[in-house]
Amino acid sequence: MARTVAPVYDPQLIEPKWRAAWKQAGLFRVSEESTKPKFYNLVMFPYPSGPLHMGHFRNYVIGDALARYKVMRGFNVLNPFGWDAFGLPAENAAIKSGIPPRVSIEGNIAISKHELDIMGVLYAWDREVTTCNDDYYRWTQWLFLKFVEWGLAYKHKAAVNWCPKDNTVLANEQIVNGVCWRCGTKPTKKELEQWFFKITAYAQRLLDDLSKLDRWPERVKVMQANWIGRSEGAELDFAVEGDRQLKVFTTRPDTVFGATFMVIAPEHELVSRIVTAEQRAGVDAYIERTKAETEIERLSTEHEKTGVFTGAYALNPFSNERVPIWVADYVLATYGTGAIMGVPAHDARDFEFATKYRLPIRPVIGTPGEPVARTLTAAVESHDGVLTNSGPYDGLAVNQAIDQITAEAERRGIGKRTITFRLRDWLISRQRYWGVPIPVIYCPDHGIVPVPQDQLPVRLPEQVEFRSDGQNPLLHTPAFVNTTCPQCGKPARRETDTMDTFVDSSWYFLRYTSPHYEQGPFDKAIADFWMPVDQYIGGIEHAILHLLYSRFFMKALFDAKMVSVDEPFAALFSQGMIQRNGAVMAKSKGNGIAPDDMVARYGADTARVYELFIGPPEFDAEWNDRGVDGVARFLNRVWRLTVGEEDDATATTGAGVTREALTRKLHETIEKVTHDVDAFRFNTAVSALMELTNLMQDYIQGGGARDEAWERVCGDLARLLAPFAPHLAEELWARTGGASLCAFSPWPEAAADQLQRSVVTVVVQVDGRLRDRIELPAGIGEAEARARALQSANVARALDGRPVTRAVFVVDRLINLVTR
RNA sequence: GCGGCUGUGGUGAAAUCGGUAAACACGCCAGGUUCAGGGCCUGGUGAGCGCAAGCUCUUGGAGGUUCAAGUCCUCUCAGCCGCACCA
Repeated sequence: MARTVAPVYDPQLIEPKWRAAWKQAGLFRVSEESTKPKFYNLVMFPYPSGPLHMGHFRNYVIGDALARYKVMRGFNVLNPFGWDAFGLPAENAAIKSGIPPRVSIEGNIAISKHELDIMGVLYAWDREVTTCNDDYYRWTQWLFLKFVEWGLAYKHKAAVNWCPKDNTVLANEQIVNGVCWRCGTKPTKKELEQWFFKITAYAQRLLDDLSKLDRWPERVKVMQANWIGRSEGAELDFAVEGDRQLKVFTTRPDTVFGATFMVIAPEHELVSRIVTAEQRAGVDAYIERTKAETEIERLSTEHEKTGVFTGAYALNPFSNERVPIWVADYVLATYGTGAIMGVPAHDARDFEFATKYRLPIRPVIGTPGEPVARTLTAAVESHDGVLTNSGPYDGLAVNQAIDQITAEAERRGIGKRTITFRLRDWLISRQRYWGVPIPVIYCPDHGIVPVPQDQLPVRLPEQVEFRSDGQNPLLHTPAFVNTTCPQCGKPARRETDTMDTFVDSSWYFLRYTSPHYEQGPFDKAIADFWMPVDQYIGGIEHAILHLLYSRFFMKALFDAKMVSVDEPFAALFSQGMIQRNGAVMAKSKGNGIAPDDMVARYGADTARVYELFIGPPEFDAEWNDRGVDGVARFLNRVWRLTVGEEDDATATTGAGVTREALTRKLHETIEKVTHDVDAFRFNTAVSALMELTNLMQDYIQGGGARDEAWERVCGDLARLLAPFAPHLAEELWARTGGASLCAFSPWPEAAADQLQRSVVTVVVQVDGRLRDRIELPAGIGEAEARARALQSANVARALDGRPVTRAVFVVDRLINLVTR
């Protein structure tokens, strides 16, 4: 037999040639003209901060395997890639090293592309999107101006989170565990005028539509729901001396008769107006102290409640009781109305506060027939029970009382039913250089003036001086700052803040559909063709930030009729992280494994298959160098059995695998692998292929012939391997005479008639305990199975002469003889 | 505290509909190899008892439902992750 390939498996020899073949054939070149069903496959695009390691590659290998599989299943697969290239790391590197951000970004992109390439991970590179290029960010600016037009972007002075290290403000979502998500510094509060996106306008829809996302992980949906944080309740007005009103929000209006004090946030505008002369000094000191505390103490785990009396009193509109008003920082200015009624008997926080400051604790919910406890040891927050000490409402159940008291408040005009969300508007201004310039101009006469669309993009100057004080270089670039008002032509000043990079990534998946379109951010018809993304794959760390922002963008664009679906991602898969030596693989931890090293030592296919075999893809997994060896052995075995030199040492071991058994195993494997890939269970798909290969080896060693049946098995094995070990699959496919490229071949199908067995192993139980296994013709009836089971010596011994009272029979599986 | 997830051999893990627990792989043990090797091949490998046939136990723990439970129900323990003074 003429050999055109190396006798031993040498990935270095075969892999480059197949990569070239796929590129030439245009594996993921797609068009909107195809009659095949579309499949938009998307992996989260990376920030090009440096070389990739095998931890990153889990995401790309899963995405690549799925894309290749879908091509073979006959889909028109859009499989694009790009770079989330604006952001702080490149800017910080520039400050340190003087290398301009664009230079370092482009260098990192080149490295990453090389790494993806040698791993056999392919994309529709003709649709590559880079967020820091002006043909992309001009449309980010265009969308910003649309948001202004739609009333979804506004400038507002507010106390915002400021990261002193990164010298910029942060969105609420970017405070993780109380610190800056990027650098770990505790943020401070600053009063600044900033740009916001009005994501709160979509709070209810963002929450409601989570129920439409039936192919998203439950945990991500729960995290988003918690973040949106919807609470139903009531606003109640308490009268304050001097004709003022104190509005509170409560989810428990039924406990209004138990309100023994009021608490307002230190930042509440009413504080300075109601505080009495004798209390003013103490209140001012407290407010000063809490401001300092936000930086230092508020984040400590043991955060004891503190507060101070204002000297003022409020009137409970239901009980007409006069209750003291306190200031305390456990009430947040940014949630609800920034004030609460203190009901210590039925709220744990109020209980703690009341206990500390010796305020009265009065239970107003009790159990019928039981006396109300005189002293409570903890707040009773349950909704079980009926009202007591509550005047005309005594005896009502909690939920009834909530309805009736709220209705009464509405009737009297002193309150209303209301819904409050935890979600805050998205602060998008950043006082940093390497980002999309916010396209507005400040004119002394006309105020905030949007840059006209035909003047976009507002280009980010790339010849700037980086400053050691961390200040935005744009502030010191007169050519950028100084401009003229688009309305009156007089000298004006440009906005020097740039946008949060999460704005860039909130619409990139739309740009991929028509990346070179010049009349808008994307061509609606083409976006309608591809959207929504059919499968999105990425890390769990984006559960809230990126995924919530993108959903918001999509809904805003939907309302503007720019897109036809209002959810961007139909299915989401969050893969687990790869750990090594007990820590998540990361450049900073020094435990990363470079793809170049893996490819040089084992070849790309081994690296890919190991990433898939390492464990269930949704869980974290520990990298095991020995495990890689095991996968390498597997691929070597495939090679030796199918492509390599025929093993002349066909030592017959009497394994005795028949041609029928081999064929049946093939069809079982086709069924299993297909099912597993559809269910994202790549680890068991790989193990099924190992089983098939092990059986093929037994077949050959048992003297099995390399006939047409064998060839059929080899050809199908090549196609089953193609999504995982694509290079080896192509070699095997070529060797078995396959037409075209394996990557374009149709996925094999299991034939039902080939799956049938003529003889099956049936388990025999006596009283539910396994006693024997017997070989029976498939499809045999209960009576005959029972007769055969009774012939077993083991069964007879287990029965020990007792009569069988009944039998449970599962065809082709088991028969259970019951004596009780 | 609230919410979500996970507990199965020495290790990573399988078990798709309540029907053979531990597939596949790592590791380990033994043997073989025209074996330099961390290569390749064969066999063994949950625990206990037993010469063996076989028996008993075993999916974090305790109960329960069932002919039959890793899988269903109740309670409980441990770990991981997210949110965390959100009224």
